[in-house]
Amino acid sequence: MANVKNKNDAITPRDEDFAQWYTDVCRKAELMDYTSVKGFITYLPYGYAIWEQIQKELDIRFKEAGAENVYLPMVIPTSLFNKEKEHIDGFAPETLVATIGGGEELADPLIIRPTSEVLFSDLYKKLVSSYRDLPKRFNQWCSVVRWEKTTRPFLRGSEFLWQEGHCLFETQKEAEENTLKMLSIYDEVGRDVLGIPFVKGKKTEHEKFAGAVATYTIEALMHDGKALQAGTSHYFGQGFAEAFGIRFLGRNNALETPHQTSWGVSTRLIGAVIMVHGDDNGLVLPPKVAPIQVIIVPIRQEAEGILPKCQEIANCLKKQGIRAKIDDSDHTPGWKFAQWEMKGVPLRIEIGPRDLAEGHLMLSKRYNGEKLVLPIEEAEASLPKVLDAIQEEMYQKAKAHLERSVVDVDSIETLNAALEKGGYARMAFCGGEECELKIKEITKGGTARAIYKEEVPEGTLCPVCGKPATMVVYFAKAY
RNA sequence: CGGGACGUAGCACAGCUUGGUAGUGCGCUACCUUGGGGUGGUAGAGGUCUCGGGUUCAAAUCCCGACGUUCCGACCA
Repeated sequence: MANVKNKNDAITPRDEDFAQWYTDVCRKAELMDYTSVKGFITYLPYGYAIWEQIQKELDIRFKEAGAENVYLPMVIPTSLFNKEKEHIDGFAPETLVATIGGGEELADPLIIRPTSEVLFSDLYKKLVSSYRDLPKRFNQWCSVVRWEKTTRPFLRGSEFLWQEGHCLFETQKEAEENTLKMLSIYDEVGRDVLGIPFVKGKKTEHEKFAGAVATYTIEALMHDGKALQAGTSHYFGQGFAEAFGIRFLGRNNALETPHQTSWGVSTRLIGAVIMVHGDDNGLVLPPKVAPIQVIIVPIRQEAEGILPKCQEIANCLKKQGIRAKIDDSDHTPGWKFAQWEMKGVPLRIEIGPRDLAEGHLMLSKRYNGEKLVLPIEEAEASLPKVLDAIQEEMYQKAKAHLERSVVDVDSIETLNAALEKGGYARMAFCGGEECELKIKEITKGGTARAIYKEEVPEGTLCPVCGKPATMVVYFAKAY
């Protein structure tokens, strides 16, 4: 494997080569491994465990919002897929298609789902016939396949794990509310679980989802100043419903067409966590997503009373629902420190003979290296609070980084200079696709990430075409 | 899809120019030693040199092709 260093070598410094640093962390924190098919990765236990935490936190909130989990097939007949024109045009170039089954060529080749709008539409057509059947709020945890040309672990894969929620409503108002509600859940999970602040807003015409009326997004800021689309929520209007013939008898006994939404986040969130919080010593996980929240490292573990004390502390943490682990392997303490730092465990406890004699524990916070001395009798009450504090501090740190990066600009030159530096630049423009493309060309990759607001001061002109500006948009270079 | 780099033990690499018995470091196994920031030592196990063709008495090494990884760009909700 080219460019992947020995597990015991230091990883590439983050500010020296961010892309290489990212790859090093993915490999050395044992989150994933490559496989023999391009763009398809193995999610190793530690990486998958992070995904399970994310799933758990999202799933609870989805269900509170009325969603029910379902599972639909992973293949879509080509004939069905072709029903919504904009949608096919968006996805056709990146589909993987099965053409042979049981040795026989298939009359209607099967598309491995790149997303399941058409399957859900086809299902809803069967399930919905009255306003009494609405709303429908289905969610599916699955993987999807998109034949990507450039792939990177977690950020863009040929196959990735995600959830896709697909809802159907009687009215436009309900559907639009649902679109924003799900976006707010993503935002909340970012804040409370991932420790990631987002720039939120509607996508421009050019950036919105194939087949959507409106797409809303949460955009994170990576440490290197590039943006990452972390989740989207779409309002589809009645487009899919019309294309697939979903209709219901309304309250007034007239046939009506429902309004549809969809929303999704993927294992890309793992990539976001790595790139927002990670540092030169490896991964840094916020407590809420960490598979191991507290690692207990015994010092001179063969000495009398050390391991029993570790066990006692671990049990007391587990009782409180904290994911704690004792590393009683026969590596040296120094090795263990480096190892668990690489894996991003948010809090380390050291217990040695000296500590026992003096009645305290040594704590070390992963995200800033801060060391604390804690009297043993306070451990039970204090440790959960320390974890909560770490969660909050990590969010605040990332939020400060995001807020510092946002600048307001009003010309191509100032936009270019801002994007060159990294971060988000807010600029008023006309909202036209042509101007957006020009901006991308001039700034070498700057794209409209999200609309900040759809009103501008009287007389503001688009810096590209000179026509009246209609919106203020967050621009950034993105992954 | 275009350009660059790379593919040899679990991992990182040397060997290739000038073809001739498969090497180093880390990791792994056993034992000793050490232990509050990747201890030190001794002995071991581990390889169809990515794959497919070709040249040759002989290919990790030379030639052609495929695949994969990686970086940059284009493309991408």
